[in-house]
Amino acid sequence: MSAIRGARERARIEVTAAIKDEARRQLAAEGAAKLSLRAVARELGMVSSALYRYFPSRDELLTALIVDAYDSVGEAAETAHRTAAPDGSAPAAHLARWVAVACAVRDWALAHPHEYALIYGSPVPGYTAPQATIAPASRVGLVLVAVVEDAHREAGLALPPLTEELRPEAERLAAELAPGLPPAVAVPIVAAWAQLFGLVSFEIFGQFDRVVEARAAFFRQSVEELGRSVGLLGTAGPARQGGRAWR
Amino acid sequence: MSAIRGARERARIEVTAAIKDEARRQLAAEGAAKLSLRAVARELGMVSSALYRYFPSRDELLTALIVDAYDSVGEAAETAHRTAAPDGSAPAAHLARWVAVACAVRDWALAHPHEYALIYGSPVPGYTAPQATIAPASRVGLVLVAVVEDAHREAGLALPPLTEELRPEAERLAAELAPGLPPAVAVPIVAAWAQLFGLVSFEIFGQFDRVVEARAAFFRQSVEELGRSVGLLGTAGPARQGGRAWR
DNA sequence: GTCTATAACGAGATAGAC
DNA sequence: GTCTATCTCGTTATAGAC
Repeated sequence: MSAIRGARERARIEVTAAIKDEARRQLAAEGAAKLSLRAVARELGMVSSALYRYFPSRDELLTALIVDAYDSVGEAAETAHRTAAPDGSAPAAHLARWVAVACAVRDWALAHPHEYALIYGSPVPGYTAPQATIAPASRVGLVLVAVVEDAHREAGLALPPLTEELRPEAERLAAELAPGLPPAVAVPIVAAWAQLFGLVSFEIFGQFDRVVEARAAFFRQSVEELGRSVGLLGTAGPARQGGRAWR
Repeated sequence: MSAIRGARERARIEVTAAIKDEARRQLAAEGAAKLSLRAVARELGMVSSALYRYFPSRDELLTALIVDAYDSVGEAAETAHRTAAPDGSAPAAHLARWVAVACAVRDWALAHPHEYALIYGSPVPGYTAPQATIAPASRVGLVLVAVVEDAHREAGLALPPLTEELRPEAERLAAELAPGLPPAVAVPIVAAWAQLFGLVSFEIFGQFDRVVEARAAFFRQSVEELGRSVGLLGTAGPARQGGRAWR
């Protein structure tokens, strides 16, 4: 009996995966707005009503794809964080980890442009993201925070100035997402998070066509500077004339 | 006779504008992927084939909307550039202009979120932008370059270091889009351009929901820092402890 | 010449009866 | 699950009004 249920569950998992794979293929071809349960079913040789046993609505299928995409890029970032500069606590090691995480995000985006567009592009009309997407959506940001936290603990940070105007926001942000960090870096971290995806989006969405050519080097250099903007110290790249001083 | 032609042309302009207005309404409701010539015609009380007198295809209508959007945000940026700190040549005036241009872009995006998504969000599936969109698409970037050029001439720049790896790219970029500027700032300017839209996109596309609350102040502070990353000097905001030194 | 209306095509989605 | 009748879509050809 339990073997039967095991087989059933295995089949269910397989079919669910096949549905999501086909949906991802349609995402690439037609875009999220035109994702259609019927077309997915047709392509799989199923009948549309059968899909509703796996996903109760088109929006639920969309949500599953979105959560998968966030988890996928989040895992890429986490792996890069774990792998890069495995046992260095010098300032340069932390900056190298920051750059490695950013490059992992970019590499994932280049490898999965349509899933990237699904989560970081225009919202899908008529779809509102449920609570279930919030946690996966914050994974990359949490990795960035972790890099800065480690650096703060092991190598120190160059604290950016904090204006009085933003102090309440900075203290709230720091308390919520990085209790171990000084409030002064909270705003720059969130800004760097958005700016990192600005760089990736412009490349993925074609704004760099006919503008930037040496894209990998351009990205690497830009995110290294971004790392310095959150207070990371050190020189990860080749031959810099010096660090940046804020105070 | 010329009066007749004048009347005809006026009518043509009016109908063209009505078509684009209705198309923009549908953009907001259904998204660019589902923009339908027939629905536009129906809503206007016309027959679909009549639209082809004004736009030879659905893609041409999309192109017109895209060009309009780029021109609209570009004009907002240019106006802010012309208006902000009208006769100051001190470092702070240039930084103030930079911030004003960025805020104008953000304000435009908040006022026209769907047009923003059309040009800076996910590409429309099956649509490839023609050459005609290139010039309007670069207007905002050219304003940012102009701000830095003025600052370079009138107040000087804090030149960021230029790695050997990126020197060819920087020299090519500088030659193409800012012949008056030192190559060292070319890469940071392009990066700041992308990062500026990263900040705006995250706000418009909802990534800041439940994260950033004081959004105007957050944006202002972040783009001021972005201005410093391209070498602008001075302190535009209130009470900063000091400038940033690169060398 | 400029415009609109009618009709049609092939492709695809959709709803409902069976 | 299947089939069918009825929608929508972009696009074109054609005919007629101004």
